[in-house]
Amino acid sequence: MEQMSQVSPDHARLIHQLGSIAVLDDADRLALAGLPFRLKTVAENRDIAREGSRRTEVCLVLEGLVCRYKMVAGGRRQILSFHLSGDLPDLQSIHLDVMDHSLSALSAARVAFIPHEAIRALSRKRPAIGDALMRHALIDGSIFREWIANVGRRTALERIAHVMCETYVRMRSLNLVSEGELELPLTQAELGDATGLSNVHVNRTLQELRRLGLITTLKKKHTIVDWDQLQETADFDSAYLHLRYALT
Amino acid sequence: MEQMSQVSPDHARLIHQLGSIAVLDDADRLALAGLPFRLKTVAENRDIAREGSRRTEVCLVLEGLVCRYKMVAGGRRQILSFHLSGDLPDLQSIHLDVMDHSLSALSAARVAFIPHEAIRALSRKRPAIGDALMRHALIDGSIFREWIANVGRRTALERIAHVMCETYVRMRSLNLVSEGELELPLTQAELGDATGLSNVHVNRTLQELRRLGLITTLKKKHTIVDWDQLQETADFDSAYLHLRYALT
DNA sequence: CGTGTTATTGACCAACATCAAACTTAGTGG
DNA sequence: CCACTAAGTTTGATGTTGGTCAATAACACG
Repeated sequence: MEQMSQVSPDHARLIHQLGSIAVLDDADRLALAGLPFRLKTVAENRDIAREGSRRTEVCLVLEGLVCRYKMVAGGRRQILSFHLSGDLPDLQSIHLDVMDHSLSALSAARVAFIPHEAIRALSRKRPAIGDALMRHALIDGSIFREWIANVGRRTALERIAHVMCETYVRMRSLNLVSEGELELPLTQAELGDATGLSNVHVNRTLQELRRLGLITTLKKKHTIVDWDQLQETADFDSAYLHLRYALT
Repeated sequence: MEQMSQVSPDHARLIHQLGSIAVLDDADRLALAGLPFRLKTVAENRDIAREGSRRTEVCLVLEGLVCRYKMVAGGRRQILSFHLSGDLPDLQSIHLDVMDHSLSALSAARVAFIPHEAIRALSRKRPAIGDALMRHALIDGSIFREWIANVGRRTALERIAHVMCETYVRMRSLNLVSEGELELPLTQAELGDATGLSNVHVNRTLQELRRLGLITTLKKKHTIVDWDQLQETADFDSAYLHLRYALT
């Protein structure tokens, strides 16, 4: 398709993301490529949106790692989800007027803001895009369900292995990493906030994962040494990610 | 409105539920009243839908308490959500073809099955209903987020108090209970499955809630003695429920 | 009344948290 | 380029929450 060559790399990320979970035709892709983007770079550890605020735009992650989180009594933090290139981590704000969580950049990130109205109009004009966005939001929900089970009923070793499996599969499905690579620009404290563990215990659990020969670590870049065994240890089954093409 | 008098009580529950979270006009209500229902009664502890299955209908809860749950390695169970009269606990199945969790009746229940196609057609014909359903699904997601924080970062006392606060507010918003009443037809083991705790610890934590003068219990019927203090203890703020009319 | 489920209790244990210190790494400014 | 600093990681010691196991008590229901 000729016109596709004119699509900006930023728009291509959104198109690629939606393409990984729903069927789009060329006209859909072209329509997505016309969405208005307000670009912004966000420094590491900066909030993109705060709990309690009202949004008029949705955030599209272009580069970097973004998370949603909540604070609970006593200053403890819970990370609710990780978001990669192409994700729309506050898509729900189109229908839910007040943010029930915050959005933050875990690494330096580049994002685009898209007006709610532009998304609404596009969904009306091209139902396949409306469906794809709906599916994106529902998969989001499915991942939350898995996280409830993860923090509620799994051991520390399982929890951390599970987060690694999930993030790896999602990154692979978006072609963001090569095989066996898992770059998680997270401190161990942040990984603890995602898994409901203390930073100290995360440290010890990572050591255990290395000792078991499942991963190796160099800086914040992990390498998956034994993918089968890691999934086994994590009790991981990618079905809940509802990807169009399951990975091996 | 005259025609409303002809609405079946079962349809009225759905209308009431959606009305509690979105704005519907009389035409919307009338359209909802025409949805085809396949009624079914479900015995306590029976599954309504299983993880891995494919659905062609969505389930509408009419009476009783229904939950979603997942099993994790080692036979441990995690309850993901509770569903009350008017809820659509597998609405996502319209867009996600394989169930990523199971659906089960915690008490004897009455449910209706509505064909996906009927929902789709109605959403197309009446966008306000499509929006209301979308909002229902997104609030579902918001509640999951709160549960992640609940099991991830709260103490046993907070967790159980929180589940009580949430369920109480939701029941009140649907007019299912009178003030201060909280009927939870759950065994303590099931409450543990929802909060990530053991049955034994749930027992001790409930005793603690009583000792603190926050609740009293008679059979499975709890009475909230000190609502302010219970919310405080639970770190509860109902904003995440995104109700149209916040309760005091 | 008997039987199976649920609630309660006690004793003990394991996983994970907390605290504090040492060590490593990555920036930063001179 | 190096010294200084702040942030992150690692380790050890110790504490606490909540789990496990097992026995008993209370209920629910036919």
